[in-house]
Amino acid sequence: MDADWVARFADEVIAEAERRAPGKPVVCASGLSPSGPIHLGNLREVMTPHLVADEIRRRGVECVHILSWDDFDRFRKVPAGIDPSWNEHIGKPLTSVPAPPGSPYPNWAEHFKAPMAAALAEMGVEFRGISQTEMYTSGAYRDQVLLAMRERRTIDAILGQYRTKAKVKAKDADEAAALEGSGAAAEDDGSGLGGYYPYKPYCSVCNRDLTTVTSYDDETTELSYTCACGHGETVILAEHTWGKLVWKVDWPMRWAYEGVVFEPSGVDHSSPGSSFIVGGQIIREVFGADQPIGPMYAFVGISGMAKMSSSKGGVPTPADALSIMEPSLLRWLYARRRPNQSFKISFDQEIQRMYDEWDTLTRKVADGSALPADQAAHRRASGTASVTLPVTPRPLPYRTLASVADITTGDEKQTLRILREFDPEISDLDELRPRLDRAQHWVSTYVPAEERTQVREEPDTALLGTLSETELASLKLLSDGLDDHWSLDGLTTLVYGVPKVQAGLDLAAKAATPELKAAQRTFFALLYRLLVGRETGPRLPTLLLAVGRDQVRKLLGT
RNA sequence: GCGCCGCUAGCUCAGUUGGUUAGAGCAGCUGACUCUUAAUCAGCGGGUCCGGGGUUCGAGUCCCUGGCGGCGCACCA
Repeated sequence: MDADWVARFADEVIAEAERRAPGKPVVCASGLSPSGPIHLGNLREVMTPHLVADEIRRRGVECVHILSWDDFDRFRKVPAGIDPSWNEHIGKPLTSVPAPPGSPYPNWAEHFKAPMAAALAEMGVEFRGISQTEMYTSGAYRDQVLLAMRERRTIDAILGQYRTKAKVKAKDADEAAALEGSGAAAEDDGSGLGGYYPYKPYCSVCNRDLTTVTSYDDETTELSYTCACGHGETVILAEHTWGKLVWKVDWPMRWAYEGVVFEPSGVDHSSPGSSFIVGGQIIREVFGADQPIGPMYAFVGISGMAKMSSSKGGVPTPADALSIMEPSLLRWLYARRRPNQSFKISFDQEIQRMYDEWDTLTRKVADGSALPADQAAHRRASGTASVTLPVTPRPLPYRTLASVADITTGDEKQTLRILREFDPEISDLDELRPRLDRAQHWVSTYVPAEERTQVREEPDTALLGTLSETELASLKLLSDGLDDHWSLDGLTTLVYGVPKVQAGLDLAAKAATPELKAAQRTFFALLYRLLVGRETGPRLPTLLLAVGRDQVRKLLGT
């Protein structure tokens, strides 16, 4: 058996599931709030249980991966870039808020769920989506809601154990008040004036959650509330479906309801008083069930798009990552690191190294020389128990594709011609997709303009004017040789040969004295300056092929 | 202050229930190669496992303690 972290969790989860509910499918869970773009950090919330669930399935054990969409949460704030008129929707369920302008989706939640769901599908992540809006409004949680209300004092006591701030406040009231300013703090603080109620109704008039429960009767389930909008009413909770349990109760309720055995959470839940810690106590003492196995996962960082993300007004999403790398590679990034380990997803040059590593690993897996843990990660990245992810038939190195894309700026004919020089057996660019498309997109979208290769339109006459006789002669030699050496290999010989000829050697002479090397380097720099206006650039043979004979001659002034 | 996590090769990390000589990738070095760019191929070197105690026949692994680093910490979600 593989002993990577996924396999170890699978062992543990299977054993625990068998203990809790023998013979029933194992339940792994994720939860996402579609309150805004769902980013690559959130993807870990899904990938971690997905990988474990997949391993469980690979072992022939039935397993479901549920994904709770927290779309019944309140709309909390209007993100930058959205019309301020959306302010009026603050406090409404996310499914009751209109989608951002121009969106084809019916509401705010759907607008952000859709791209995430599409990305997950592309990555081969199978899950059963559960809309919390549907669950609450259909009354599916009725018994649990009534139970929580009946146990409100227990819940309040549990929450009270963690309300450290209140204690501090009581002890050092003066100091705290001074720090906090006017004391708005104690308002909703635990067993205050009206008592504690774990259920919060959305107002039936204004649809917002600015409500306060004022009384509740366990016998009749009559619940009275008032709303900041002025409305107030009494409802029968046993029939009421327009409200939800507060988060810290909602979560353990769902663990119990679905029988969740594995659900990780972000490191922000590791503090005392966090919902995971409190939830563990609530599920035991109120719902009479066990807390899931729940590793804390560390944050996913990104590199190389600080500029991009600020200008786009957001953090990169799985869809963004999939636009520059194939699904397997993205899966690999999440599979190869233990959840408690943070890692970065690169939108900068790093991605080339990442791809090289992946290709090397793929080769090693093929010839059997990969380490067991690396093999496991590769297998988890390449597909699932039921799906094999598409691969690029002819996987040329990403850096090669990127470099060619840089020069050709997407021109298919040129791209094919140049890449054939690398691999003559290429008959069609489709053999290089989808990797080629991802590399092209990376170059055009994430490589900063100043790092792009810009082939000059017109010759640098100023520079040409300052050249020595020898330099001009070298350009002439190159120019004259183009026709006879118009291939990758031929041009390689030619560009290295020109300085040889000038040193009195044969064009194809085997020689590598330090002097000659220096001359070659100088010659290359001159060519780069004339062709792309910089000291360096893509390999010259590649560049010359891409630029074309006529343009080369034009830029060299020959 | 409280809590969680981490500290293993120059860098990024593997090292299931304690068990032979602590392993990979990248970087580095050497060599080969039509010989620039983070090219390709072959080979090599490289570690006080953060410090200090303890348990044990045996500790990178378990316990205690100190240090450094990251993150979180009213309420709400």
